[in-house]
Formats: sequence, structure tokens, C-alpha cells
Amino acid sequence: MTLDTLPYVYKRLSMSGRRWTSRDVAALAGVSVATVSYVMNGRMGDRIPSTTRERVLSAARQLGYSPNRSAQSLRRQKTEQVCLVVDSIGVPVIDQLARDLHAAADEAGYGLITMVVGSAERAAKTIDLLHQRIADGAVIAPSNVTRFREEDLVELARGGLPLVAMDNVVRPIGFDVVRAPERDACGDAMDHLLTTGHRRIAFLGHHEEVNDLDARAKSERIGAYLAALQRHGLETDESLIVEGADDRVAGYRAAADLLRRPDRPDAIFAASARSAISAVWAARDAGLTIPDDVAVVGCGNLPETEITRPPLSTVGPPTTEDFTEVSRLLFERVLTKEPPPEREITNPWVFVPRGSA
Amino acid sequence: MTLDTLPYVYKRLSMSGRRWTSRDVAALAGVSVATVSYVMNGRMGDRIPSTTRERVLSAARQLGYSPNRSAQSLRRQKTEQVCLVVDSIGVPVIDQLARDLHAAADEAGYGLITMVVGSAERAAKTIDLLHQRIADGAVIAPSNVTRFREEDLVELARGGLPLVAMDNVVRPIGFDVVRAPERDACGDAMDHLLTTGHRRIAFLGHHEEVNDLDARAKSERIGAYLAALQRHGLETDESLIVEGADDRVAGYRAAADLLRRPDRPDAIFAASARSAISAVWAARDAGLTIPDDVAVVGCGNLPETEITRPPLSTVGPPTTEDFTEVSRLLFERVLTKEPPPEREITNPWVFVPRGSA
DNA sequence: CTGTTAGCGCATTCAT
DNA sequence: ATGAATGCGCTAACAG
Repeated sequence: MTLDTLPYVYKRLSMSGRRWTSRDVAALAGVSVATVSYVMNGRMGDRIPSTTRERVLSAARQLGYSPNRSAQSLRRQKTEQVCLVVDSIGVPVIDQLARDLHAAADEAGYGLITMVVGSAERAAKTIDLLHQRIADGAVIAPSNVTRFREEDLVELARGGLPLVAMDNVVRPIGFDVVRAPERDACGDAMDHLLTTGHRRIAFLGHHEEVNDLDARAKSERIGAYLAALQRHGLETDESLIVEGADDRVAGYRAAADLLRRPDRPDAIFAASARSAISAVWAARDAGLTIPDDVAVVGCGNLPETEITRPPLSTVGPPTTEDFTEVSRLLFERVLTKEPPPEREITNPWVFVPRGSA
Repeated sequence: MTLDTLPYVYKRLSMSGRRWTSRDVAALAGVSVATVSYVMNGRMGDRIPSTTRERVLSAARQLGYSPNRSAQSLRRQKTEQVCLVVDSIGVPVIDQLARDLHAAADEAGYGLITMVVGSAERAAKTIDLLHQRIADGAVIAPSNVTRFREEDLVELARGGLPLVAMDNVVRPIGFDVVRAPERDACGDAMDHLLTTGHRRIAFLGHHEEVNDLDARAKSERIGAYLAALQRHGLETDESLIVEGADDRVAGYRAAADLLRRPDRPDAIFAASARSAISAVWAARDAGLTIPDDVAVVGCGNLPETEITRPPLSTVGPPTTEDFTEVSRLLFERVLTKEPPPEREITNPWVFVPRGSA
């Protein structure tokens, strides 16, 4: 039976943009929808004779049929998708996370959808979508811009959504938490700078953490910076703290401005690796020697730290970033019937001196 | 009526991880599911008395109810999500695209899901998901790694999926196409290099385009490079063509290697802006002067081009990258009943000399 | 103003 | 080995 022999109604429908359903395939193949379902899902192994199977497959191919995902999800009570929630893309560490999670999803036969949450508004919307079961599980990734409230995550988990949060603040209540002890490692780096004689240390920060007092208190990086100054009996010079200097261009401009000043800093502590790299360039462009004239330290362990001159000293995971563990936690939750106990993992963060400080 | 007064069955269900449905809310509020639906969707404006509305809302809040997205999508025949298909994240131009599309989606009340397609396998899977109507429309973004076949896009569009493809090859058959005439602009840049006396021009390329002959023929950037050499009567020196040198680290290493050679190139044409920036660094680290010792040109107009020394000459859109047009095209298709005619837009690409060449 | 009802497209028991 | 029937959770006619 070919398309030409179809009743009129089908031809009409094919024109009207309506998509084919399993019923259409069944009709064309001369079988019932159940059989179509069996064949499409490869169920019932050999219980369907290959002639029938072929007939169905051919009918499906002819119509360009593919099962409707919404209907499937509704019926199966799962979407076979997991969701990665990040607050911005283009940050190298996020890219790595996406790659690792993607690999795990592929292996489990799951899809990965990424939601970029750049504002509180979109954060709320994303929480909502997660409640609506747009995915079978989610990784909530580190947030410099937006922070998710613990209670929202708890509620999500209570609703049965497998969840892994990468966060240093929220407690693991019904979900897993992966932490990175940034504060101590940043403190080590600051100690290093201070014990090697640096007294005017500038801070290149993210957006909100510098001016929003509440955020500043919570941000481990600027928190460690401020605490270290205090610990060593130094006053903080607010003019050395720059807001929104976490990307490459802003970082370069901020560093260049700082280094042009007569009372220029003798060290720069950058909250991102990208701005630290830019600071290295700004210093070199200003004719300064690193680390003698100005020392530079960044946060985050990018491969790029090894192609700067001198190599960039950073605070971060001891080796390269790796999120296979996070992915494992998520899929353990997603794939098992009974949810595992809440887990709390702390990944190492250390100060890695490489030459720029 | 509070949770305490619920029949036993409900309490049990609340423990078993089953999620509440509109029926549960209706029961708790003492109304019908229709009313719940009306209230939840804000339909029937004032036709629902506020007392009833409040009762429903309160019941929903009490149960932590939110409508099941799969059921909603199935019933409404739309997901209210659009999909951005990219081949990798972490590429600045993609980030901008995501931002612009996100803005448009927000405005239309749509969600944006991003699918990262790093391999042919995942490309096939993504096409499949699109067929399964995981979204109401999609933007297929420029692909250095994976290229989508025209026939796949055509089939998708024939199925009624609003589609915008950013591609220089596929024809707009049932969908819109946005092009960037990279070839001519790259040719201009090469002409500039060649007419200013450069004879040994290296090429830093993406992965496949260098070694896969078919891909090389299709890639506009290396194509323009090769054509320009030929046009000016120069032989191509394969040892000056480097594969997989499109990211920052690989670009740096490749450029450093090239510049260390006794027969080092007198110019570097990079297929990405990131590798061009790395090439600038490599040249400076090698003690070479740009553009006198070695000229550098990149592809793609990043803000960063203006913080290199000297500023990076690039091939790309005349101003900064902007994808509001792409977003507009998509949502015009998504939001209108009758699909607009196929549109084919060509965005300008030019050679912008800035100092490095 | 609100309840009843009929599907949306699919997977799955239960018959045969 | 296959078909008929049921319902996943929701929306939207239609009735009242």
C-alpha cells in the first residue's frame, strides 16, 4: 500500500500541516495502533513477525512519522530529558559542565536541554518549568548572577524531581549538593600575595557581588579578599575594587585603568580567570613586569592559564575542571526507582602558583 | 478546606511521590477541573468570581500544584518553547545569538531550550527531537563542526515546524535562511594581505575543514584562503595550514610553532577570532612586531578585537554581532497562523582593518 | 458562572 | 501475534 492509495482524507490532511499519528501509520500499514507502538519502541522483541514489522516501518517512513513527544511523555510519565540550568553561557567552566553532562545523558539515552538564566525573572520561570516536569532531572549550576533559593530547590525535590545543585550555601534537602570550597583557596592565594609583600591588592569582581552588600557578604571570592586584608591588618581601599570586571574586555579595561594610576596596585586578584588573563595583558601592555611590578591571580582553572606569560597563578580545582561526578549523581537519581540518600560532595579547590604571583 | 480534611487517599498519594493534578486541586477547592483550568490560565477574565478564584488558587498553592507541561502541550498542540540548535557553546558569537533569541522568546512568552550538537550522532538525535515536536520552532545556528543537511531541514519544515537556518549553503525551502557572505569578505582580507606584500600566509582552521576534502571545499573561510592564493599565483604550502586550531590554546600553540620556524609565515589568517587573538599573543611572546614581522587577521567581530595590541583586523559583520533579525524571523513564523513566505536574508560581512594587518 | 464531556497522541493491559 | 479499550493530565466546547 502506498501513499497514492490512501483515502482522500489523508491526502487532505497531509496538506493541512497536521502531523501524522500512530493511527495514520496503523491505517497505512493495515495494523492496529498497538502494533505500531510495539514496532516503534522495539518492544516485544521477536513477538512481531518481521513482515509486519517491515510493513509498519515502511508506512512510518512513507509518512515521515515520528511519535509525538508530549503524548509520549504524558503517557510514560517521563520526558527522558534532563535539564542544565546555568546563569550564562560563554563561561568556560560552564561549557565543560555542559560537555560532561551531555556525555552522561547520551550514555543514558537522555537528551539535555540547557536553560540560561540571566535574571531573577528567568530564574522564577525556570523553577516553574521544572515544576511542570519539563525534564526528569536537573543540574543547577554555579551562579554568579542569580542564586536559587534553597526553599525553591527543596520544593522541587519534594515534588520528586531529581536534583543536583552546585552551590556552597544550600543544604542537601532531598537533593544532592556539590560544593567547591572557594573561600579557603582564595584565602590561601591572598595570604600568598600578602606574605610576599603585596599591600595594594585590587579586586576584579563580578557584577552584583561588589555593590550589593548582601551579595558581597555571600560571595566567597570577594569575601575571602576582604577577610584576608583584615586578617593582615590592612584597610580596604574601595577604589581598588572594580565591579563587573569579570569578562575579558571589562577585565582588560579595569586592569588598564588601575595600572595607569599613580598609586597603582601591586597585585590584582581577579574573580574570574578570564579577567585575570586580561589583567596579565593589560600589565604587559603597560610595560609592567609580572609578578615583580604587579602580581596577578585568577579564579578558575582554564587551560589558558598555561599559555600566558608568565603562566597564570590561579585558585581553582587542582587539575582541570571535571564534572563527571556531578553527572553521575544526577543520573543515579534519575535512573533509580528509590531515590538515593542525599549526598554532599566537596570538590577540592586550591591555590596553584604558576608564575604570575 | 485544608489539607487536613482531605480524604485518606490524597494523603497517601502525597507521600508516594505522585504529583497533584488539576483533579486534586478541583477536589480540594470543591470545584470542577474546568474551573481549575480556567483559573490557572487566567481565561474567562472576570467571568469567574474572585471568591472561587481565590479558593482554587489557595488549593493549588496548598498542594504545590503546577500543571503538567506534557499534558498541556499535548492538548494545546504547542509547547511554547523554541529551540536553539548550536554545535558548541563557549563560542562568543553563539552566546550573542542565545542572548538575542532569549530576549525575543521572553517577549513572546516562550521558553528557550538550547541543544548542543557536537557530533553527527547528536545532530541526528536533535533532528529527531524536533520532529517529535519538542519545540514550536527552531533556529539552526552556524555550524563549524556539524552541518545539517538541507533535506533534513526541508522535511522538518514540511512537517510544519517554523525554522530559521543560519547557513550559506541550504536553500530556503519552507523555512527562512540567514546568510553571511564570508567568502567574499575573507577574500578581501586575503587580497589585502597579498597586495601588501605578504607571501607566506598561514591558516589556522577548524577541525574538519582542513583535512576533509569535502568539508574544505565547502568551508568558505579556507576556500577563500586557497582561492586567494591561487588568484595571486602563489602555491599553497600545506605545512602552513593547521587543523583544529580554532580555540585559544590550540591557536596559541599553532601560531607559536609556526613562528618558531626558520621559514616562518609573514602573515596568519585565522578562521576564528579567538585563535587570531592567540596568534597576536604568540607573535608578541616570540618578540615579533605586528604587523611588520607578521600580520594577523581573524574571523568574527568580537569586542576583544579592540583590546589587543595592535587592535585585531578581522573579517566579520561591520559592527558587533546582532541576531535580533534572526529572532524576529523565527517568531514571525511561530506566532502567525499562516506561515510567511520563505525569506532569505544576507547579513553584511566585511574586512575591517584595525592594525594587525 | 460552572460542570460535563470529549478528545490531544500514545503505551499498555487484557482479550482473542 | 494482534486488536480493542483505557487513561495519562489537561483544555475547550457545550450545556446548563
